[in-house]
Amino acid sequence: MEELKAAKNFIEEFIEEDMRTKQNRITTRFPPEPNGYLHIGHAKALCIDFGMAKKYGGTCNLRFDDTNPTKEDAEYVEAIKYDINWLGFEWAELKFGSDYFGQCYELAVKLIKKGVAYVDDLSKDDMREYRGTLTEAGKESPFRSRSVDENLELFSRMKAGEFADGSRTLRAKIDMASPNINMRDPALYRILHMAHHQTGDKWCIYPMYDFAHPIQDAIEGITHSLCSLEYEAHRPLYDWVVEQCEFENKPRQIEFARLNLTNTIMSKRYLRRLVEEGYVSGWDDPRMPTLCGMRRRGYTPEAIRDFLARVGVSKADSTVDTAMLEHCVREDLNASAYRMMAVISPIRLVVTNWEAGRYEDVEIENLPGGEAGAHSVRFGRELYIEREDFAIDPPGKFFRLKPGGEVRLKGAYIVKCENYDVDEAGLVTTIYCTYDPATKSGECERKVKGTLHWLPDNAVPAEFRLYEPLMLTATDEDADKDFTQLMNPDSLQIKHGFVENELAKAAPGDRFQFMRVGYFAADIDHTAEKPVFNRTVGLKDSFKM
RNA sequence: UGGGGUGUAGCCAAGCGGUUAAGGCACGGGACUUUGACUCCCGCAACGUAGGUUCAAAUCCUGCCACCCCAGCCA
Repeated sequence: MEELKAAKNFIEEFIEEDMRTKQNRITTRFPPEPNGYLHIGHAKALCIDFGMAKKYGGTCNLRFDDTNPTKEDAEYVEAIKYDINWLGFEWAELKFGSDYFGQCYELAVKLIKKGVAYVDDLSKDDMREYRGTLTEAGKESPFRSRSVDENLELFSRMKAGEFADGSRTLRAKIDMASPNINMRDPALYRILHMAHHQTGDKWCIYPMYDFAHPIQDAIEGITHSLCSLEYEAHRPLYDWVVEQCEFENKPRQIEFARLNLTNTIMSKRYLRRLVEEGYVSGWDDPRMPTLCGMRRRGYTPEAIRDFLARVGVSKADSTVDTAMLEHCVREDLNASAYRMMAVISPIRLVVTNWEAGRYEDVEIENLPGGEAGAHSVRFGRELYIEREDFAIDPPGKFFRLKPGGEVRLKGAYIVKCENYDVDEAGLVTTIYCTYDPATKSGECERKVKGTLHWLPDNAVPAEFRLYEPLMLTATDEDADKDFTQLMNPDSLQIKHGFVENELAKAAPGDRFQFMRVGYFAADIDHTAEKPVFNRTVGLKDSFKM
């Protein structure tokens, strides 16, 4: 299912070329920053990083890119590891960017000695001033021509903690007139008197991503450093660092387009706001596009991987229709989720010619075809059916129950609607039917157009949580103006209905197809007295009123 | 207006000088059905634009247009 892509993507072409002409091996890495939970966008990178390594007989490392202690926390480390494994990937080595702080420092010293790095005393604002603009060249810092010895001494004192945060930086000496702004003497190290979640108080200077990343890659023996498009303009700098540090191993950075999904907020910044401002219950709220949220909602790793394989890899900015994701989920769940009956919005149905107190167990197949066995449901005089499966005055091709109409109750008998009660508000309260004893399921030739799901009167009360997209499509500017404006008020609907008795003991995470209703997952965190089911995705419904 | 990227149907995405321009999602029609599901058939629409090179261009060249990324001591 995942191998249906025959065509090679552009990354595979590069890799194959390199394996032919450079080194006959591949090692990749997945480098999340531990500042949040992994989401479906990360899953794309995961599939590419781990997938490429596997396809070409290499390995992939997991490396936490933790060079900025102001934004990171160890809290996320375990969650990220868990999600990667859940998705089905295993790393060869587990590293932290901070493991390389010592080596980064030594290499910085090396660059200073080579005369291609210097300590700059310019303030942040001055540096911005000196950098120039997109159309005008920058100008050189007055500190750019310091002697090697002076740079060495200052850098050593930076490390020793003699200077205040922001008072100095170590910069690469490249070209202040470069048309590529990233090459205008980028900062390599900044001073930050702050404890790091991995290294504690050992360091008060931290390397920048642009300096640390290529070093980490090169040391780890990474051959292909796959990342998203926004790093394209950083590649010359990446190569510069590898070159200046004189690494034997020269990893190749290849960029690809990140994943966007319709009606889905993928920006970590906004996801964080949703959590911190209480719009959702947490990172694992089933409405979140995080892997933990999707897991709780009932998405399977197989479906996610299949989806990502279908989306493919390219450099074109794109927004994939969530319908494609949902299709993959349905396809996967259709083959594995047991068919059970649930009534989300119940209405009472009385079989008037069935004696009170008489019951009959009827069989329902677990999966179509019957090879997965069956389970039984108790049929009797009083039942529940779905409220929307009955219409007093139905539209044209309504196959469900209507006054005088006939319908089969799944696995049981054909019933005919004889009458119904309505309350003062006009709401139907009870439907009265008669059943045809000659129409027992499996022993009857007669066909009717509609088949309804139903439940006995002793069914188990359950809570159903129906999810709609959390965010409406909007621009970042809109979101900055008024975050609440983007919220979908109907993103969560809670319904109280019933499920088959067997589901009283549904294990958290179990997935089912509630016939004619949709795919649901027993809630992972449910502690309620009655079971809670999250709707993973609805069934396709070709009936339109 | 500097640099780096990207433009193939409603949405993804193959294609690499000669193809009727793959495939998937979505959509429409039909068959089947004890889930209006699934499955199975059938249909569906595209090379940003203007020139040029060539017997032949989505593929090569040039101009133009549109969109994305870069002016953090973030990643």
